[in-house]
Amino acid sequence: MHPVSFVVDASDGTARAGIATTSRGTYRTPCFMPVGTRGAIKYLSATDYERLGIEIVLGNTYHLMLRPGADVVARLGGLGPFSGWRGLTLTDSGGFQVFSLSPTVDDDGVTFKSTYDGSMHRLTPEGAVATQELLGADIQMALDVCPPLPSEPDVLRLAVERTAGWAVRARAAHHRTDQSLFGIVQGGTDTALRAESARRTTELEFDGYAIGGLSVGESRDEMIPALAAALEQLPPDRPRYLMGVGDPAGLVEAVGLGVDQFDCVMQTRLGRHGTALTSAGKMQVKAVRNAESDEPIDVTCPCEVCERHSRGYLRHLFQVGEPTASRLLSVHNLAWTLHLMARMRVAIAQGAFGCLRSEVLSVWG
RNA sequence: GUGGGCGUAGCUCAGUUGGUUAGAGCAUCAGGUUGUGGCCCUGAAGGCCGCGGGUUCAAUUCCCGUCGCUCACC
Repeated sequence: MHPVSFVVDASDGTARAGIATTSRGTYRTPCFMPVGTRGAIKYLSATDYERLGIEIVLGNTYHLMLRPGADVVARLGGLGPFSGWRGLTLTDSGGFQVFSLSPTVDDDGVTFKSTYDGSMHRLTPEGAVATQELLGADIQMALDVCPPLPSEPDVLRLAVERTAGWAVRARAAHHRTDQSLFGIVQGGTDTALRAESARRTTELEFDGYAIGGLSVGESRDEMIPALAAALEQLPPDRPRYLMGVGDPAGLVEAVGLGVDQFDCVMQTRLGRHGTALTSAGKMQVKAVRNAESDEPIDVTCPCEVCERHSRGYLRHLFQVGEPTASRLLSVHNLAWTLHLMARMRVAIAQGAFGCLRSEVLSVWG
């Protein structure tokens, strides 16, 4: 019995909609998971998560093990209770920091220099599992090697080999039965390598499967075939998670290929710095043309920010550096994306996904 | 009133021993941002160098006048 059960309720071509059930609750797919790296979605509170209808939030092992420490989080009840969040949680393993922080990587693990105080820290596949068991999220991720793109073939091959070897060790080290463990597929933009990595990961019978190492420098035209090659090898009865992708075009393309869940920092990062996602594309809220606008950010958006606040007000807040500006636009961008996911679920159920996909790509493609 | 200092981009200021299209930071505007190091990167626009006159081949620069701001003294 897998800690995560997954039921596909509807499909439209290769796109699918369903419900994943963990020991503590469910999430509907296709699902967008906002990123709360250090135990908080930046500028938001747990009550905000609830109002937004968020079902699962991502936290980061690397950051939480350094501050406040996984043992502290464990003593305070685990990531969910620690952060006052009653919904579901997933912890990333630290594999992405292999990409973003360029630590020393060897066959046995990764050595990081802390970005907080310069101290040295070691993360192995077993250590990542143990740390994530302490953090206590509903889903934990196996430690992987995420190389940048483009990378030389030997670099991609080595990343796949290490990720595969670490997956075996993570699987063996994982003991908590109330917590799921997802394996991660690597392979860059090489379709054959992607397929191989997916097959080798699948053999280990993880609770779910992630596709990592994409949206790290390649174009969407390079990403799609690599993604498709991996997805073809994955079992249909397990959740499929495309890591780090959250641009609207990427979301609809990936859902169309059969991806079930996503995380992305884009929504909150863009929001913090003044860019809104709208049905007409990206909007620079700070632009002078918004100075005297009484319009909402997006007339089609049902969120509390669009219901209440004008572009002129939001622009003003950004102009004077009020933190509320970042908060409100983060709320909007998350609500807008969650609404898009909900529309995709409905469209799949109605057999109209192709129509929605075309509509989104006409703006965001 | 007398004497000194300062007037250069929206703001704060460099610069010029007189010599190509006068610079920076911030701000503005336009892009970028994808398992977050509380950001960062790229580009653009923007100047009668206070105003008037003089000297000079050439003045933002030197001289005279004038206006404004400022400090000190009376």
